Amino acid sequence: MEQEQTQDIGFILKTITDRIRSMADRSFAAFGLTGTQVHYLGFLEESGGSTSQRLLEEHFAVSHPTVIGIVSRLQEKGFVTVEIDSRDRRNRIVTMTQKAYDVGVQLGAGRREMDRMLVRGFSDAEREQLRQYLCRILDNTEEEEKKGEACEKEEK
Amino acid sequence: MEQEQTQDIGFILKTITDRIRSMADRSFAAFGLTGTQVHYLGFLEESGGSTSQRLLEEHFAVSHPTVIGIVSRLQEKGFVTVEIDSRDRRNRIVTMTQKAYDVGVQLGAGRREMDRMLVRGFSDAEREQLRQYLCRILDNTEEEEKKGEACEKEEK
DNA sequence: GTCTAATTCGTAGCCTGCTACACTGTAGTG
DNA sequence: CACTACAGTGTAGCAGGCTACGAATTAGAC
Repeated sequence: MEQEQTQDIGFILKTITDRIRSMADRSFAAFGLTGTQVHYLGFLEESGGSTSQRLLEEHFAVSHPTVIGIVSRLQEKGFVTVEIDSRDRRNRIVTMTQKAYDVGVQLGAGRREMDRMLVRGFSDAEREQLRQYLCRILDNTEEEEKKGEACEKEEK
Repeated sequence: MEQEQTQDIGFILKTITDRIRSMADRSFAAFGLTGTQVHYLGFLEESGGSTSQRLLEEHFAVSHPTVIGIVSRLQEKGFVTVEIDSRDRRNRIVTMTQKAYDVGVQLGAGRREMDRMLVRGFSDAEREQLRQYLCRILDNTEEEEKKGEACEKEEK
């Protein structure tokens, strides 16, 4: 008998992540924002109110078309402005608007509450151990990624 | 100073899940399949070769339009057939084709290898504890989901 | 200075999630 | 039998992930 795929770590991770996203989306819908958009605003706030699309891409470990999509939706809704960096005209600088600062505190509280909910019932030690396990998995995937890149180079 | 959002459990989970998906997609691209599609074929195989869209929806905990999209792409590529259940004409029965069986073994091996890679370096006890932590998180999100539904009912 | 390479951003098009709405078929109630 | 309720599917349209390709700007090499 094969092991049940329901038991796979990857499957559980995906199920959890999906559920987090849908809960976050519902929770922030009152602000006209998705969970991802709130996350991006949070990073902007931590970065002193503005950053470049390039840094968003790096921080969230996503492709640049993904960043462009999210930023332009935030822009349409008036939470950020985008302008060309005069010192390096390749950069697009994304800046929080007053509207974003006005809701920032509530959004931050919502995000922290969500994260506390996830590990409800965990002791501090357990939460820390879980974090370490997850970081080890992250490292494993990074190693694998590097291997893949190495293979690509060999092909060339 | 606020806690770094990079440390949030939710953020790490999402980063891992994204990376798993992209690695799986690359790994199965040679078969003309995505990681998700391979997962669906795996469930079909475990179900004896055929099941209903309804059960796919339940097993993968996704919405029915999502299932429809994935199944129709599998159908276009010739890995499954879809037909109406004559006993209950509401049901659409999804069935693996010979083409799917032919690659099934390799796909299964690929999926298991991927899951082993994730927990590389984990002892059996650690892997089991991680699974339990993840299940507890899953339970926490389920509870929260129920709360949300309860609120909706109150509003009615 | 010019030509090439690297960086950053944009667009097109795909896959996988979702909600909302509509349709069909079955079941249950009168 | 008719009428309502429910279950399963389908369609439309959006969000967020990706690759591939292209355009613009800067940096570096000659």
